Amino acid sequence: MPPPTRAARKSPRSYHHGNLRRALLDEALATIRTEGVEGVTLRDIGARLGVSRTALYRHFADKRALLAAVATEGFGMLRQRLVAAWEEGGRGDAAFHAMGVAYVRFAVDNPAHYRVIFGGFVDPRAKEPELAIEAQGAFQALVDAVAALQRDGVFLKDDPVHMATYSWTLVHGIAMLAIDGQLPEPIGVDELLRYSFKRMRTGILAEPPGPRAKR
Amino acid sequence: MPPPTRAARKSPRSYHHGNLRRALLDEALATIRTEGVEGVTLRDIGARLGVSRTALYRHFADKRALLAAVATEGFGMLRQRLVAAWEEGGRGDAAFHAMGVAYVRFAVDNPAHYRVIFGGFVDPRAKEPELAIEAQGAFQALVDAVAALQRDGVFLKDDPVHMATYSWTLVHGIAMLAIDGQLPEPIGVDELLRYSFKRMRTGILAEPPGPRAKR
DNA sequence: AACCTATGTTGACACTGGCAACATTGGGAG
DNA sequence: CTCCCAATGTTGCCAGTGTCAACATAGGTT
Repeated sequence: MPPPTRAARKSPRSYHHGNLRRALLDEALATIRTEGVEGVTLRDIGARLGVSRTALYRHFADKRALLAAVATEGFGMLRQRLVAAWEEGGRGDAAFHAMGVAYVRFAVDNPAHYRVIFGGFVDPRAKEPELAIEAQGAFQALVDAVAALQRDGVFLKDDPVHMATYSWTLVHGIAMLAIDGQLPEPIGVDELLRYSFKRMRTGILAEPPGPRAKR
Repeated sequence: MPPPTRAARKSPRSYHHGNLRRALLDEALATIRTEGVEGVTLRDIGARLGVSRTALYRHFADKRALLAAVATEGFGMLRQRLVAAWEEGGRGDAAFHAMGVAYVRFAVDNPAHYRVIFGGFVDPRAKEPELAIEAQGAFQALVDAVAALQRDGVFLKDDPVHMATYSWTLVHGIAMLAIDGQLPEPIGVDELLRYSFKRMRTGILAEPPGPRAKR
């Protein structure tokens, strides 16, 4: 029995691989991490696994489907980290901030992977149901946190989906601009995150509206 | 003299084109609009202009440089629309909202072009000085608006660059998720924009902080 | 033991970006 | 006015890519 670690590479004598789909996903992700998306080549990935260039087609419809699967796994990792940050952070106000930090950190630590997820390589509206499900799961983690904070009277009792979407777009924007290197020179990611959360909480207006009305 | 419109396509008898660089940019952008970035092919673009496949290399170092130039022009258009929204909107609170709407509308109306700008096809930190300049220009439009509103006592007197960056990330996030089709089902872009601006102004906390203190 | 389906391989094709060598200009120096 | 040269456009060619069709092999089921 081969050791459980390093089980990805095919043992030289066996014709069948055993778990090629898994190995392909891992190898694709590794390549994405080191070379970027455009470095992903079906031939290279096959070669690295000791397998022919078209073996992949027994497990994925085409290259796009492989990338879609990588993106799907990315959403899973993201959800995992968000939930961990929320729970380990104590499910309170600070934990919400921790979720934001965890989100941006995931993107900044895995820029190419993040780009596969959100770079338009795959369309959740298209026939990729698993991707849509995983995306929904990650988003739900955020909605749950917002709803909890609303219940506890920390956040105002808005529609939680709207509020979660609002904060999602914020961290997503920060992550994207950071990855692209489009943030204004002197501002770092951590600093921007701190500032943004402060402003998100209390707003940007000079005069807070008087007795809190409907609007 | 050929009519000024439709002057892009080369007149069949002339060996030299006259303004091939301009025509290449226009044709590339048109292709990006209709087919997406991955539909951009040097051969096709050349053919459509009645020019050979490698003529482009006299005007751009390679394909990436062409896309970078397209991105640079995109930043220019963006700045133009932001400034227009700000000025036509009356340079006040409402005009700031109009800028946000204009920003997202540009992205949603030209998703592929927007993706060329922000999809990591080009790195402003790399040796693309014109791109960095145009990007800076578009961002400056936002900073100016924020600074003006701070001067007028509408926004609190923070560092304008931080505040501008904050709002930039917000609209950028909305635009990106909208383009990707990642917004939660029932929420439309316009609705999300309205909601987000409301929250950005007054914050998401249930209890506004008492007498406005340092923090 | 026979076989059938899932899995992996080989050969071929059209298409891509890019280089090197060549062709054709038009405008400026004499 | 002439000559020539730098700028611009072209052709031939190459390695590399994703994908399909036809073939090969193996492992489990009957």
